[in-house]
Amino acid sequence: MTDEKKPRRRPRSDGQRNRENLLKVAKAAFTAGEIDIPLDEIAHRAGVGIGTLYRHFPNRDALIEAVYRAELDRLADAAPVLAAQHPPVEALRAWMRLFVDYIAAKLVIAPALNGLAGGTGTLYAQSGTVLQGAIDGLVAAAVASGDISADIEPVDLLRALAGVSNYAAGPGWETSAKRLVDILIARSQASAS
Amino acid sequence: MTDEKKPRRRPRSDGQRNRENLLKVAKAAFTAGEIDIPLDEIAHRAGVGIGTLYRHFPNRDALIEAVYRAELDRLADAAPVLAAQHPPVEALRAWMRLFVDYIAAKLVIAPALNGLAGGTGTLYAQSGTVLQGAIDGLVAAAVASGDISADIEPVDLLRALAGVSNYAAGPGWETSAKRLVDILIARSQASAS
DNA sequence: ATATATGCGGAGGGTTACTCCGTTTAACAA
DNA sequence: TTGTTAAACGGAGTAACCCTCCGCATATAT
Repeated sequence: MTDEKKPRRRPRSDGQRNRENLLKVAKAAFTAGEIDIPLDEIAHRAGVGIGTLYRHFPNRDALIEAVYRAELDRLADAAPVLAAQHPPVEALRAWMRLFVDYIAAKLVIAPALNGLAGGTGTLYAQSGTVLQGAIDGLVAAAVASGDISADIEPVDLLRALAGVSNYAAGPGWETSAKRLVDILIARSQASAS
Repeated sequence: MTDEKKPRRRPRSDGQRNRENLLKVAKAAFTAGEIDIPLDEIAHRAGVGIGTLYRHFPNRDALIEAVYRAELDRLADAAPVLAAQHPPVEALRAWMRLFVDYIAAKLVIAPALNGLAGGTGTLYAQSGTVLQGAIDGLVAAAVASGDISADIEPVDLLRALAGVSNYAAGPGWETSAKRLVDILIARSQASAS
């Protein structure tokens, strides 16, 4: 039953171009706060028909998710780079702050997420995986170096951060978020002594 | 220019009854996960016409917000009660856990919030105020009693909690959330010594 | 050059949010 | 009680939107 589809042909170049274009337009729109933008409009701005949009992304949520995932991947990719440039604890702190910065720059994440209606479960599950991989590595390194203790789940850090970012309404939210980073890390260091 | 509207008449009883009925039905639906339920259906279940729904709540978001606000008020009201029943730090811990429980019981909050599309700003701003009042009192009492230090902003606690709850996807989220409560409080106590 | 799988466009069906206005009814005065 | 009136009601109608379907176009491979 392991029938692997051997695609006979190379994917068509125009298809990929259109797909990327749609993602770019959608990201721009979401970032600009136009979360309720009609899909027809996105298709139009990307210079394609509505049918094309729907072939690439079967529904609205799929499009949002795709944009979101692309950003997440960029964020996850930064982890190994930081790990190579800084000592463990500092790499961890830097990455968490980067996370905050991403949202500060309105890079899609939070607003788009709020737009998702129902089945967020799947989305979170997947995206959680990729981000968790990133932070797990950073935390593991910091624990190995003896700088922080292992009694805090890396996921907790993520969750807290993600949450703070969602409530990015108040004026001092950014300061608040970074302070939270310090608090959580400080706590881990304290109990490592 | 301070023309106070002196309402000539007492508000009509059927109006208030219908309004409360709509809220009740909407809350039940949202809690049951029917976030995308058509407004016509809500009106029907409440035994009123669609026009009536729209007079009480000018649009979908207004209805969601109203349900949400009602729950928040209940949560805020619990703070003084807890403060009277427990010593300061325990009251604080208890209230934060209650917060988590509310979401665990799917009491509207998180799912409905995710459904809100655009201008969440105003909503958060207002709701932040009422919850902030609640937690401020609890923290102030704990600081006054010398049990925790004042170097942590009460708002941070709220933000972190709210965030964790939004990511209520993974299996152990509830444990995770309550662990976060302990971590935050422990950290505050440590620096109070 | 030919064949064909892959991708494209956009009209159209079905659903939903919201408006408008003629009708009903609760509150108050006589 | 009865009459008056402002407040509230109901639901048909409108506009906008999501998504499907299918005949046409084009990139890839031979």
